[in-house]
Amino acid sequence: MVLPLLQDPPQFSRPSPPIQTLPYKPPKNPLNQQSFQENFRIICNFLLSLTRSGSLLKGQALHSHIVKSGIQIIPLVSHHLINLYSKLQRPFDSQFVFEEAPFKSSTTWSSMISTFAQNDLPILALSYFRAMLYNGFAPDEHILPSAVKACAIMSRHDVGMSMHCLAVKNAMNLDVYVGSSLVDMYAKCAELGYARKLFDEMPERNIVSWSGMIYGYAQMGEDNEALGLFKRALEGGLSLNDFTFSSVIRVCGNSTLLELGRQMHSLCVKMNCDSSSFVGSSLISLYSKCGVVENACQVFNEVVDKNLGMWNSMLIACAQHGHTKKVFELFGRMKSCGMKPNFITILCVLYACSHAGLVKEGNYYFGLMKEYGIEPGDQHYASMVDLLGRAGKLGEATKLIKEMPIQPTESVWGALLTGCRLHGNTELAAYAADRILELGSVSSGFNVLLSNAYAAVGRYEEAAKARKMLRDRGVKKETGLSWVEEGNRVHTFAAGERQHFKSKEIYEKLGELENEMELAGYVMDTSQVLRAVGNEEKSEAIRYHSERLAIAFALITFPPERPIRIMKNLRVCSDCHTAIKFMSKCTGRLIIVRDNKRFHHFSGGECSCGDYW
DNA sequence: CTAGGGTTAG
Repeated sequence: MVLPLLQDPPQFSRPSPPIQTLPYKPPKNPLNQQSFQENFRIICNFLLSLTRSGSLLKGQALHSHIVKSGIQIIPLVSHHLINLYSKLQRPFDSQFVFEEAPFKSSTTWSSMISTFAQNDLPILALSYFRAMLYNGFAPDEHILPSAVKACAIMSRHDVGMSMHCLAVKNAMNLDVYVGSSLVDMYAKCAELGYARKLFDEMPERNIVSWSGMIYGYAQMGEDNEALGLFKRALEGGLSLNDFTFSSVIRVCGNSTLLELGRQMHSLCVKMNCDSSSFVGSSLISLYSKCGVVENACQVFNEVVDKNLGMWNSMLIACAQHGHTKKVFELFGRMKSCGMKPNFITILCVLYACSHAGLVKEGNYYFGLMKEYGIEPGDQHYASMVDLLGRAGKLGEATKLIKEMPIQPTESVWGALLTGCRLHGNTELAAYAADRILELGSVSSGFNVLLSNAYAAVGRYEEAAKARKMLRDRGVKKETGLSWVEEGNRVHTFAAGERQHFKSKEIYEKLGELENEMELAGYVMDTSQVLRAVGNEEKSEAIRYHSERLAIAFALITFPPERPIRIMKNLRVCSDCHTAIKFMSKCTGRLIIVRDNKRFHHFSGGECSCGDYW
């Protein structure tokens, strides 16, 4: 059978980096072929222990010792050497061992293919897989999962499917390892239908199969399916592990289900999964997204073995909640812990700078990327342009875009456009809009921005065109919604609605509160209401914005000391922002509002964003 | 003696 691989028949001429020569101490009893044959089990066990402890130097020493003794390596030993280098993330050293091995068993092939798959070299993994077939080795249930994994890395479900065929032909599709790897591959390639079909047909399923399926649903935003499967796995008495929890906690975070998330956290503790930094990262993100940054910090402090994901999620949490100083402090601590930032780390820091208007710091961290060998991507540029644009430095922002070594994307020009709108530079806004149009396709979020930009400079025809694009695509303006979790459910509100069973009390409470606020000095600002309506209507529209309804609901239902956490899908309008400040002052409550970009902590008449948002 | 899952941004 011919596999649709991405490369021609494998070439073994890829240069292997030489094994580092170490100070070679001849052993007291020189190793010869006979003693090697007799003692290979001891050697294997020794290699295994070196692999477990990650001792690169000792492993290399033994390797070069064997090489220098001129002994023919037997497959089992080469297999262990390949594994040693694989675990130490030196796949080309593994390849060297493989190529030098005079005898290759299917185990040797297997470890080589899995080495490439584990070290993110999917094309090499598949080339070797094919070479193995050419060399007359039948694929077995140990090798196939690695080959499938390589397909998953490349997001090639077509290639993966040919592996699936191979499994069926060779009667391996019922094997739980093969099945799980295929489920995972289909899930990663967004082919949930295939994944689920296979999953349902598997005669034997273990936690890996379940986790893969749950991960797939979580990835596609099918939260209910993911949670349902998790529940079934839990009820089925499977021993859930940190892999499962990291996916399912992510689901809670994405839907801001704080109470359910807390229950998941408890389960993690119960099942001893709470020390994993993968679970920790999802927990931090969950608590942060739900507005409980204190709990996020707690998780961060409790997990001892912090990986990069942990640091990044903590940085994001602090940035989202406006703890800018803490972001810089954490970044410094990362360095002293020997943790190397990646592109996400930098994005987090830039995000923090942008939300606090810290241009100098932003420039510093942007420059730092070079030092860490991180190539600035379009998102980094977009972030910088956003920072400069918001701070009113439109000239510098434009200069940065002009000097970009890569093609500026829609998000880069969009950031400039936002800055122009904030600072009333209509000319530059129209220029940026032209550049976005030049890129060809405009994503739906940008049409309104473009239309407004053209209208502002009097180019009405283009403004209308931009709006028409939106209509043609059938995109409706997103309805502003606010929601709040109470008891076992989420209460959602739209502006001016009266569907909620406590509507009467909510509107009464708002009226009452408004009087108190006015006494404290609140004056309604209707200038931001765009629709051409009378003043009376304007104040009606603003008075019952969804976040106000949600807050009023919380005020009449929550116990007095409980912080009020509101989620909103759109930006908070400036009048509501002012109003909520007064609300926090008049009621003495802590009110936390998450809009589509960030968090606002209102307390005692002040907001954590410092009115820069 | 060998094999299959994950986190973090927007």
